[in-house]
Amino acid sequence: MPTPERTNVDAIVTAATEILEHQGVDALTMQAVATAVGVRAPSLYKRVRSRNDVIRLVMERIAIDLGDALDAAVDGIRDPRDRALALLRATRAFAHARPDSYSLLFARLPDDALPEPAVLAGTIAGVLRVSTELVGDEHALEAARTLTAWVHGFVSMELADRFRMGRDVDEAFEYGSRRIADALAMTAG
Amino acid sequence: MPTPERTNVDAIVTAATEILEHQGVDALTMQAVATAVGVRAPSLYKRVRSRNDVIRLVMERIAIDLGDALDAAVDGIRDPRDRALALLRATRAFAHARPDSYSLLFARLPDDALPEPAVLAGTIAGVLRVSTELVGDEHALEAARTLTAWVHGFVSMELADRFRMGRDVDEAFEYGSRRIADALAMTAG
DNA sequence: ACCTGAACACCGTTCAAGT
DNA sequence: ACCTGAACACCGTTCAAGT
Repeated sequence: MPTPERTNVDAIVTAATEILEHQGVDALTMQAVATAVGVRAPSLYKRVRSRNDVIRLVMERIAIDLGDALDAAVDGIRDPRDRALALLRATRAFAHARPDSYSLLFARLPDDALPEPAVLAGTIAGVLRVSTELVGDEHALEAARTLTAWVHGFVSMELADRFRMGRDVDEAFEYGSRRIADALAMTAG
Repeated sequence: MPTPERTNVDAIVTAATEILEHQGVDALTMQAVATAVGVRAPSLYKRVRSRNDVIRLVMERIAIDLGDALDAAVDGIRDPRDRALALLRATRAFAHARPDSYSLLFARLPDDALPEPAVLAGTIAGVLRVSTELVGDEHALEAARTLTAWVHGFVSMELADRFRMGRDVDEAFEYGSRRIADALAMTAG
């Protein structure tokens, strides 16, 4: 006689995301997830292939959340330079609010822990759009990469607390962001 | 009667660095290091406090290597803008040559796995020097952070293979690097 | 059809016992 | 003084056995 399902993939991903954000990626074990959803660890393998599979599903959810945050950040702003700055600030705000999630999004992981490329493409669609407005079609991709690399580099150094930042970190971020946005905007003409 | 020492900290760090670079950070286990230096895992604890301690020592060695590579890269170049570009390219070359070492240098790690701040300060001393030449004293720190964040962001996205880069990655790097160096140089006047 | 305990092959780390 | 086997508390994962 079939026993009723006591959990499902959605509950697993939700529990895993919460563990990641409250206790860090090392605490994201199959046993911790199992306990959170009310089963034993082996039962999880009826829903997911492996721990890397859980990480993949969590990453996809985070990527969508970041994409939504970026879209919301530029909504209502007209000037392309201001829209670019809004993207940069929103990325940094997301990283501060959910540091472990943000870090996972850019961590070096085995292939079977990586999301569908389409999901990640959706996340940066907005960045590519704003980059096109800023520098035109020809160099839109390079500009998008410049913006993304800059903000990711800054934020990841902040999160890792490496090369200790002084006190005026916000100012350093604005300084670099404005300079980069200006440099890109100038190439449009 | 005292038994002779069969290993030492230096051999441990060398073995650990080689495992890191050939097999990745997950393969850097106490057992693997112990086997490589010819003892059993528990013996390592006579030389190091913990696995995090091994990681800290490995990171310090990597940080010094990167600092040396950066110093060598600007040697003989006069123009501050060219010196800045040389630093950026040398950082990227180091990351390509030793991807697992480079990634470790910027990974989020527990405090007891982090090097002495002085070691990391030494690594970026050259960047700060070039930044001062480029933008003057007042904004040298912000400029150094801009350069460092840009190159680290670009390289870490390359290494993580996230947001798949197209084929002209080299061109995108040069595009962004030149634009950023120019933008910084302009603020000097 | 789903869930579980037991098991396997690993981890990092501690410690009493050996030399 | 150093090294080791054994042990402890964990991992991820598999699988036969239960319902």
